[in-house]
Amino acid sequence: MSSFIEQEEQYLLSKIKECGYELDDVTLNVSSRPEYGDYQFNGAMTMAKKYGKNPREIATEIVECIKKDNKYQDINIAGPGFINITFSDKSLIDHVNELNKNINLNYENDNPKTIFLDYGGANVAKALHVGHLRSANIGEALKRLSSSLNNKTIADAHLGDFGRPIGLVMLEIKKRHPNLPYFDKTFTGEYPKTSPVTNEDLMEIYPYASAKAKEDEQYMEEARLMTALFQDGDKGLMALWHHIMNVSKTDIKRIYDRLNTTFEVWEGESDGNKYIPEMIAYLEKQNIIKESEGAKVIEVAKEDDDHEVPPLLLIKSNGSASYETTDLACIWERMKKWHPDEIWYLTDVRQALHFEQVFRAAKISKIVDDETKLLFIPFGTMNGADGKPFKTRDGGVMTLESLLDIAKEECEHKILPNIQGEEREKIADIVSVAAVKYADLIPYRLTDYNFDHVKFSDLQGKTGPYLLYSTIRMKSLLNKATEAKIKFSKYITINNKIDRDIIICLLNLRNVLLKSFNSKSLNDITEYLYKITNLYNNLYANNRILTEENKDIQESWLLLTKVIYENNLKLLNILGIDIPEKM
RNA sequence: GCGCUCAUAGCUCAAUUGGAUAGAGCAUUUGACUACGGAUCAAAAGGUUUGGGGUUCGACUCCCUAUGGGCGCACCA
Repeated sequence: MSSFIEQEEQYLLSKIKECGYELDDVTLNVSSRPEYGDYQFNGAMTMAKKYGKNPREIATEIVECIKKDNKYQDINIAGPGFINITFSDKSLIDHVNELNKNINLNYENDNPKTIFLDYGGANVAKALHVGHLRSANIGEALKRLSSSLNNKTIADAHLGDFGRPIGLVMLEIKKRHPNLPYFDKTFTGEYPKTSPVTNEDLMEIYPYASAKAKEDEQYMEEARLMTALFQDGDKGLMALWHHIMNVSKTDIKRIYDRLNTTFEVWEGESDGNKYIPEMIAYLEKQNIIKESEGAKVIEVAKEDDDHEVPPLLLIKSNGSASYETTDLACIWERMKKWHPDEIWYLTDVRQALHFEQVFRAAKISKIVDDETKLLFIPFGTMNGADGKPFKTRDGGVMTLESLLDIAKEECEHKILPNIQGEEREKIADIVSVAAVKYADLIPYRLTDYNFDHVKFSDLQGKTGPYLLYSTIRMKSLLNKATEAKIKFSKYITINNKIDRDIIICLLNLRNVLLKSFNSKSLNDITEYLYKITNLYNNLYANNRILTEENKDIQESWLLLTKVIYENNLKLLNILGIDIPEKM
């Protein structure tokens, strides 16, 4: 059983073939001119080009053929060859009843894939900052969308748990506590069970060490040595590393939890790094490694490139692995461990060239076979309300947590006054996360946008809180109806134009989901949620459902409310937005 | 220097497989209603889609060009 629109598209396709035309598929879109019909088909114009015929002529043939079936309330041709279809009320009513029976009707998928997603990238020993917001929101929503469409999904937090930052932190810990056993090469006893540093310590140590290394060459050199020692697997440093990891991971997880962001796998760069020797040996066999300026590289440029793609730096001239190599090794590991059909990377658009190099190297070396898709899914930058990079008042980097706190405070004083204490806290959390997430997902993925917590937290307008409020109100209405023992098990009659518009909008869900999935951007879904909620609020505001005397109309309205309510819950869930009982 | 990317209403954003009259929200102006959660609903006004050229039945969308933003160009991750 496929969705309503897909059935109609199949029907149309068969009719077009009956008329003697070849076509791969048919797409029906919501009409941009509702006065002509509910949905429109634009294919006659494209077919005209292919067959060298007048588009109106083709459209007429098709429409004449369809008219014989007497299926639609109306079908007509307008302009150069737009075919407009108006569905019969009966078919719309049937569809609402189908949806009521199975709210998942629009989520079917004949070709499920295993998709591995990388949208974490949190750095150990560093606080999550505003730059991590978008990858978390978009990545989580894409994962939920993919699995709603019955794909198998695996998300990896992909922690930045390797490289110089860790070396810097270790060096600074050593400077402050030189007597700790981790730094004593002669130490043979058991290392302490508890961490020598707290997360608060780490939050202060890394920025300090990082700044110091920039101006103090001596310090930087020590950090390099420390990094090398640690990456070579020094026993004491590994013990210290585990402490740092545990402390830091706990805190990172706490913030991700707050954002409803979940990972099936908590691996990191270090996990991929284990495979580097094995991978290098493989690459050497492939005979694709070249020497260049004392380093080892893989050429990834192609003859027909329209822009320059520099070689991938595999081994630095000092013998250590580069960032590219780590990512390549992670792909190596993921292919072996998870056998994904697709791997998706969500990062800031600035890393475009880096991933182009890595993906090319993965394909050239056959680490990834031809069938497996490597997808770079970049996103635009979030700036402050003034359009400039988002900073704290004193010019520092804003942490993700403080950003959430700002939004929470804004939302908190809009919650009903009779809700108090712990419950109020909890609801403020849910509402503010809804505000932040919804706002983050409204713009097209690649658009840079401005974060304005006052605007996003507003209860009026296209905001998360508006959607939550409206959806809670639907539930409240349904509860009242149930208490009053009013039944609503069937959709019976379309009462007015608003009801009809709502159903037409419901029909479009399948297209919206697929469009969003294909473009890897959630803006179609956020837009759709606002649209249908707003349409419903129109119905709500203009009618008294609970006191309606015509029982058929009342039951139809209540059932429609239920379908929209359930639909909204599902879509909000895909966006990673929770909904409270009240607010 | 080379390359990528963006420019749409006063503001923030849609329209991204080329489709009919470029849509929303906010702000502004006006209206509805003792109201099932008014924390609502509706209407009006607001546009030379940065400028210029091209491609075609049709261009915000594709191509060229100018201007102005953002970003990237191997041994940081």
